[in-house]
This record gives sequence, structure tokens and C-alpha cells, in this order.
Amino acid sequence: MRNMSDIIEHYLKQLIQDSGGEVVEIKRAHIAEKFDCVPSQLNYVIKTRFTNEHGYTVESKRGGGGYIRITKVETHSKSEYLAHLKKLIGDGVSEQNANRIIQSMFENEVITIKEAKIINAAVERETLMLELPYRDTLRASILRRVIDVILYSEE
Amino acid sequence: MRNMSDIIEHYLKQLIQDSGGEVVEIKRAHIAEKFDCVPSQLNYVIKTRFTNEHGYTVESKRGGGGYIRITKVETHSKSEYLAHLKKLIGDGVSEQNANRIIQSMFENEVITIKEAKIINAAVERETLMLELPYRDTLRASILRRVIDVILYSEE
DNA sequence: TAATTATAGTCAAAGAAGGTCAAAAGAGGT
DNA sequence: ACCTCTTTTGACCTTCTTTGACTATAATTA
Repeated sequence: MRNMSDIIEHYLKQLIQDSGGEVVEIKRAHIAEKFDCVPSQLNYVIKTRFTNEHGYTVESKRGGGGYIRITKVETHSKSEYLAHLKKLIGDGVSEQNANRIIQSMFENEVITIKEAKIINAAVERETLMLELPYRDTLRASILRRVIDVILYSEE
Repeated sequence: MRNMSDIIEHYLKQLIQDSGGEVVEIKRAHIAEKFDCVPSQLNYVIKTRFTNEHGYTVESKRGGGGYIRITKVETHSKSEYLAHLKKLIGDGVSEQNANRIIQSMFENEVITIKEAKIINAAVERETLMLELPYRDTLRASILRRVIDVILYSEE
């Protein structure tokens, strides 16, 4: 593990697993102290690694007794999950968010690592060779079609 | 071994061997310092000696905790076959020919049926939403990248 | 209710890598 | 010498991470 953000990411995912795999509730300051970093680093980790695209929902509360709760999106219904991803993609999607979505599908065992790499390759910036905003539109189109195929080829 | 690039090339290959013959992860600046050269020389070495055609794949990350990871890939007859396909694809490929190529990869067991469907979906006419000749160019670009990934994503 | 305290959120600057590109330098061949 | 190809260098670029000052909100206390 190379940097603080990665370490914290893994720690939080471990916490989720240890607590039944669905949810974890933390105190920002407490985690910050544990890893000897500034509290706002937690916000950075969450914003870059626990997004909707990654398949997580984050709630929080400030003030006394405040907390940050990270919930893993339920994926028991594959079709619902994939429909959810298609919604996130919409008519355009950045490379970053596409990566997150593909990563999420892999982590939720909807695709294999090789499939993930193939899909990633197909939607990379250098592959698509188009200017924005057409590139994001095209990427979305490809991803949506691919997700459809994944959905149908699973029965 | 006459020049710095050759020396670094051999050093990196030695590192790969020493670590089990598969992969090595370096810090660009660290190697540069070790050999007293500018960091970008590492990029030159990698670009000229650790390409796909050479049987390597390279991943990297910037920012704090950044790295460059070089992975050696098994390079038997399959790489020749895939190189051949890439040549066939060239700078542009029709949907029909793309289908044939994908079909061929499936029949030659370099991809699964699901992977074939995914790739097909990604290069379909309706997915790409572009006019000729751009569509064929883009399809070729996607296919070539995907083939590269297939080449090195074997375990 | 007002003030205080305890949390969490935002944002931008600074820092830490790696990437690109083209000019300069070197090596070989004719 | 001249030409071409490869290597070396460095200025500048992009991406990701870390940090901290400032802000917002909730609970508790006066």
C-alpha cells in the first residue's frame, strides 16, 4: 500500500467486511488520529473511493455525536444494480467515473478482471480519439451497450 | 552494454527476474537517481524496450505514492496471432470484418463467449454513433486496444 | 434563547509523483 | 564530412495526494 489514502481506503473496506459487509460508521476525527493525518483527508478518500459510481452511499452528521456512515449499495438483484449503473452513466460519462463503474462491477463480481480490462481499454481517452464532449457521449454509449450485454449474457 | 538506456534495461529485467520473473514496481525518480540520469530517461527506456511487442505491459500512477509497474507477459504463439489480427485491422475496419475477427478470437480460445459479446457490443454501428469513415477508424482503434489488453491479461 | 463546544464539509494551495515533447548530443554507416 | 538513427536532457504539463484555513451544522450548556 503506497499512500495514506490507499491505506485508509482498505481499512474502511475491511471495517465494512468485518461488520457484515454492508455498512460502517466512523468518526472522522478518530480515524484521522489513528492514521495521523488531517481530518479532511477522510473527505478526500471518500470522495475519490466511495462514490456512487463505486457502489457506495455516504451519509453523515455534524455536531456532537457526529459520524460518517458508508453503506455499500445492495447488489443482490443484478439487473437492478446494472440499471442503476446505466442511470449513473446517462448520456455522458468521464473516464474517471467510467473507471469507477467498471471497478465496481468487478468488485461485485458481475465481470471478471479480464473483462474489466477489456472494457476499460475500449473506453479510454486515447482509444476514443475524440474531443469533448463527444468523447464522453460515446463512452457512455459504449458502456451502456456493454452493460446490456452483460445483463443478457448472465441468464 | 554501451549506454545508459541499455544498462537500465538490463537492470530492470534483472529486477523482474529476481522478483519471480513476472513483475517489478519502481519509483521513477529513484531509479533515475541511482543511475544519475534524468527521470524522463526511464520513459524513454520503457517506450523503446518494454512495449507490448516486447512482451511487457506497463502501468503507472502519478502523485504521492506514485509508481511504474512493468509486467512481463507470456509471449508464445498467441502474441503472433494477435499481432496478425492487429495488422488486419489497421487504421479502419468494417463491422463485418470486426465481427469475423472477434469470432476468430473466440474460436481460437483467446476470449470467452461473454468477452466476445462485450467487444461486439462496444464496436457496433449503433453504439459508435458516428459517420463513415470515422466510425471504422474508431472501431479499429478500440479493437486494437482491446487486443493489446487481451495479450497481456492472461494469468 | 444565546453562547459554546463538538463535529463534519469545502476549497484551494502546496507537494509529490510520473508524462510529453522537442532540441541537443552521440554513434554508425557511406 | 554528411546523413540518419538512437540516446540524452530539460523545460513544461498533468494527475493525484496532503494539508490547513475557513465554513456549516448539531448538541450542550449557561
